[in-house]
Amino acid sequence: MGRAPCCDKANVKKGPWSPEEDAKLKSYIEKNGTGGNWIALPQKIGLKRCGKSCRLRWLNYLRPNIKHGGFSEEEEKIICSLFISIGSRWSIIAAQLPGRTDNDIKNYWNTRLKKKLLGKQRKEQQARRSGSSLKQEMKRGGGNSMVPDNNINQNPYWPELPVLAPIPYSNQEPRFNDHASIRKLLIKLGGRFSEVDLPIHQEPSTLQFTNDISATEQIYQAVNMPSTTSPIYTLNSNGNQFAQAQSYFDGAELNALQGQSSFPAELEEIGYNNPQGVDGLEFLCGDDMVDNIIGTSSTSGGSNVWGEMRTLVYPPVLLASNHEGMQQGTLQECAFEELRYPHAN
DNA sequence: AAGGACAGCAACCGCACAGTT
DNA sequence: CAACTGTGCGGTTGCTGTCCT
Repeated sequence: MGRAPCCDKANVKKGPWSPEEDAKLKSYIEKNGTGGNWIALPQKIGLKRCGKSCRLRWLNYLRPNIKHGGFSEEEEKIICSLFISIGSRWSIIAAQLPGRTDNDIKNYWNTRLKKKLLGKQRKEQQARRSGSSLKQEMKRGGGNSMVPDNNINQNPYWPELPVLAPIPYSNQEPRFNDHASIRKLLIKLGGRFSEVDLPIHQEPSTLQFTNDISATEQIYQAVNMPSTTSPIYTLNSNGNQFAQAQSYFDGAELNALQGQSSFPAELEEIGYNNPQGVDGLEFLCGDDMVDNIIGTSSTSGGSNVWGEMRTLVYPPVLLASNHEGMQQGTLQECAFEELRYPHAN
């Protein structure tokens, strides 16, 4: 049995809001607030709207200081890097961009950024299709991918994806015991990311990192910080976007995210389909990082840059402790490629 | 000029979760 | 502790404007 609808669907107006409705809603909320009950609000002010619709309208358009359109390059970078690190958590991404709403960012991503990135990837991919990348894929055909990801196999842009056998590994073995390698990789990653000054939402109780150590060191610390008490780690202006994204999650959420196996398909696509390069994304991670990951993914098979990047923002400690999750998940697997098969550059 | 295709965006839907009873 | 309710969120839809043929 489903839950009761939040409102009487027959008696609510749908579709675009009229200026009158906007005015009613706005003036009421400005005077009285929402009263903590969106469902009851439309009746109070005589609007034939669903409470959820009112809430959405207020949050996305009527509340003060909302910006629309005109995303700056800086904002694009933030969106992209946060998307890489946390996926489609639009509300969290929106929290990093004052005046932007999750809906706006989501729309912007879906209509522009995604296409922008994919478009570029596909062009390059087409140019390469007859080239060497496929040979390389075939050469490592018996490779070590743990990527039974249907998304990838369904991917129209990767028609000849070889069926790759899983790498055997012991479930008992602590696969993430090379802390120095992790550290190296994280530092490499952190150091490569642009250190944009993000609008920091400083919480009174947040843990402020110091300037005494490098940003990369802070990233490493942030990523390894035990998070059982749900602190919000906030970096200073030298902070890193990844670590900042990380700061939004407590341990439970991180674990949940680790279990999440469906990293955005389009990013899987970019990464997987373009084993030779993630051109156009250098702004996200720098050329060397790109090269490194490309090298890894193209030689060890099945790895993808997004999986690696994404996984890297989660505490290795947590990842390592979750062997079952690792076995199930493919992303974690990807993340370990670099460590298992260090790419000598 | 007309109409079809496409892109952008506002809004809706349904699910999950947290709080309350 | 279960049932109920409200809220928040992400995915999706559908309308509208613009571009292209």
